Amino acid sequence: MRADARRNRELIVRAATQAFMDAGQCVAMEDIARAAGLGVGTLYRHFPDRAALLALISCDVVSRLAARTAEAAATDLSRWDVLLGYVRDAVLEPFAVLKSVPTDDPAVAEPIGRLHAVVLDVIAGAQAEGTVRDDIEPLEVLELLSLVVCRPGARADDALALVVLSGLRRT
Amino acid sequence: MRADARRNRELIVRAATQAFMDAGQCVAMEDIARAAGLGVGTLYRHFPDRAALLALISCDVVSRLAARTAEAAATDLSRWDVLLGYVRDAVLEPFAVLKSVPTDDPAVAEPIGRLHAVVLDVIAGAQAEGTVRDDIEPLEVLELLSLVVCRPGARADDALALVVLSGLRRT
Amino acid sequence: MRADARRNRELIVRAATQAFMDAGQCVAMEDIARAAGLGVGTLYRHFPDRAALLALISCDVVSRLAARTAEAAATDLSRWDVLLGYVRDAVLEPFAVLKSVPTDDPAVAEPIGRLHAVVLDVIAGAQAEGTVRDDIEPLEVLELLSLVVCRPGARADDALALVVLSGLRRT
Amino acid sequence: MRADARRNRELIVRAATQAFMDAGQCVAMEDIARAAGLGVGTLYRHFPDRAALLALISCDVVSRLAARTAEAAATDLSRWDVLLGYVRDAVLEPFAVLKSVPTDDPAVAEPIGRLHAVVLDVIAGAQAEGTVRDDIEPLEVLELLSLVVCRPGARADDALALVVLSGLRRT
DNA sequence: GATGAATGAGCATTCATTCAT
DNA sequence: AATGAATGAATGCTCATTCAT
Repeated sequence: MRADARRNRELIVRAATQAFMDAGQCVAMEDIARAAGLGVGTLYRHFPDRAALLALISCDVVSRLAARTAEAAATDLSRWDVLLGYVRDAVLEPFAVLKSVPTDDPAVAEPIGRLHAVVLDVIAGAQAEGTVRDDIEPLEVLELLSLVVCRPGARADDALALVVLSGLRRT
Repeated sequence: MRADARRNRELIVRAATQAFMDAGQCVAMEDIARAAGLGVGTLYRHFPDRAALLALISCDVVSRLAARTAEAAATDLSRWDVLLGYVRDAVLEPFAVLKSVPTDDPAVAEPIGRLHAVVLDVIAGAQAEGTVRDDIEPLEVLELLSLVVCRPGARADDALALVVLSGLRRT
Repeated sequence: MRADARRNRELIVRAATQAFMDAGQCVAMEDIARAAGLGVGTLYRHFPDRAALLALISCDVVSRLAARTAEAAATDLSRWDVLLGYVRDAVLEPFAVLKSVPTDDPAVAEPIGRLHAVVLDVIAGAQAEGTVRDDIEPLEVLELLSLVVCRPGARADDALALVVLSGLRRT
Repeated sequence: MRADARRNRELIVRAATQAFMDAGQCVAMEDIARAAGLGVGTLYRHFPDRAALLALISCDVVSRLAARTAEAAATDLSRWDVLLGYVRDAVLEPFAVLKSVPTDDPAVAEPIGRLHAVVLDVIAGAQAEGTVRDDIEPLEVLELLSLVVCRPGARADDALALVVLSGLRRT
């Protein structure tokens, strides 16, 4: 791929991510193109249609996070610390796009499945080591963390995150 | 208003609420009408345009909840119990519509402001009576409860709600 | 169907037939709508897309002709005269549309099959009664007549038709 | 012109001819380029635009045929045999492209005029020598032969051609 | 000279809204 | 008052053509 094409693709992804978060699934493709400083044609050369664009972005976000979490999970850190790391990483991602994501597209479902698997494993480990309450299912913990992490404007150390984490912690 | 007109209005509101929750802000007006078993013309007779429909629904949801919460707040129940009641009432409302709501419309902002005022007051009271942690701002508590309460499929006694509430409780 | 809707549908079919013949499969839908004196939206209310419009028109043309030919075939006219009648009828139809027709659409293939069946039968009958040369296959006769009949500007008694018919006649 | 440029030009003409016959005037330029195994840029270096490409192809086809027919007409063969030769040559050409040709382009009209002149002359000669019926105009004979010759899949000795030729022959 | 990326005008289609029935 | 047909502006997407690599 030519250098300029790669750069444009990157511009599109960035602009689209922002646009989907700001304006939801309905943003006009032309608005995305304009925000990227490119013509619609260029957008469509890179992504055959809106669904493909959304899918790529979602995969990107989720895969990045899955990789980072898997990496942390491979260390000998306490599972609790790995979980904190997950929250810290997740909050940095434009996670809000996922609200409008077509999870029935297998190309999207796969990395999501991967991420969930890793995180659930970490949660179970934390329950085993005694740092996370074990009176709730790992899946419910995951859901709760998802809420925390997908808020627009979330930070890993804001009061809301702290309350939830302290609510999860085994006392 | 004739009886059948009132009934139709009700059908529209119900169908629209569902549709907005299922398919987001982009649902076609015609889809809403069809779901209500009516023609588009009828829909437009009741609501001048899409914004009016969305606004009405949002106001409905929020006002109902604000009224109920204000009522509970007027009793001598502990503020903690009033807060629990708020959560219980809120999860019953189709709160997810609010995601796609135009909060810049004053007709919508007003009841939302009213609801927030009541709930913030209850939270502050709970902190004063010593049942809610006072190391976080009432506004942050409100935000957290909103997350819990707006999830699609939320229940007041599911694990997720319990964790959050236990995280809020002063120990 | 409302009276005006029926009238509009008719206007569309007429305009589209003409447009497809004049400008081929590529005519802009908007041009068709304008030619019919209607908005594009109306066109799309009646036909979900360009293919549906083309299909309907083709079916119309072919079915009309198939019916007329079948009717003539049911009389005790000589098969030769039935064949002449077919040419006379066919030449009146806007047959040129068929050039750009999606024959893989079963809804279109069916009436075409029906027409072919009738005409082939008439041809075989004419060969049996000794009025059409039997040193060529009925299918080839059909093809030849199709060429004659689909010319833009064809008439049943122009020199071209006469030559072909005299070439077919058993001497 | 460099050898590879000449080769590419040839590839384009071949691919375009095929493409126009298969898919009509609407084929995308990019499809033609791909079919030729080249980039669009290369196509446009050889032909300034779609019209130029179509025109060139048409001229090619027609000129080739006009030359060959003129050559045969210059011999002392009977005019009937020259006419047969014309049919034999014509069916070998990708004549179907002509359906989508812009005959208002003088560069295209010229060779067509030339071809017609030659063929009309041969036809008139055949009528004079008594081998072609003279109860029809030469122009009508030409039209009829064009139909025969432009069919996709035409052969000079298929039943259809034979019928028409026998219909033309003076008995 | 070849390539394929970029561009934007153009066409297909949808949908909010109006209006005749 | 209800209906659904009509409208055309808005949006998705394509494709002829240009141009940087």
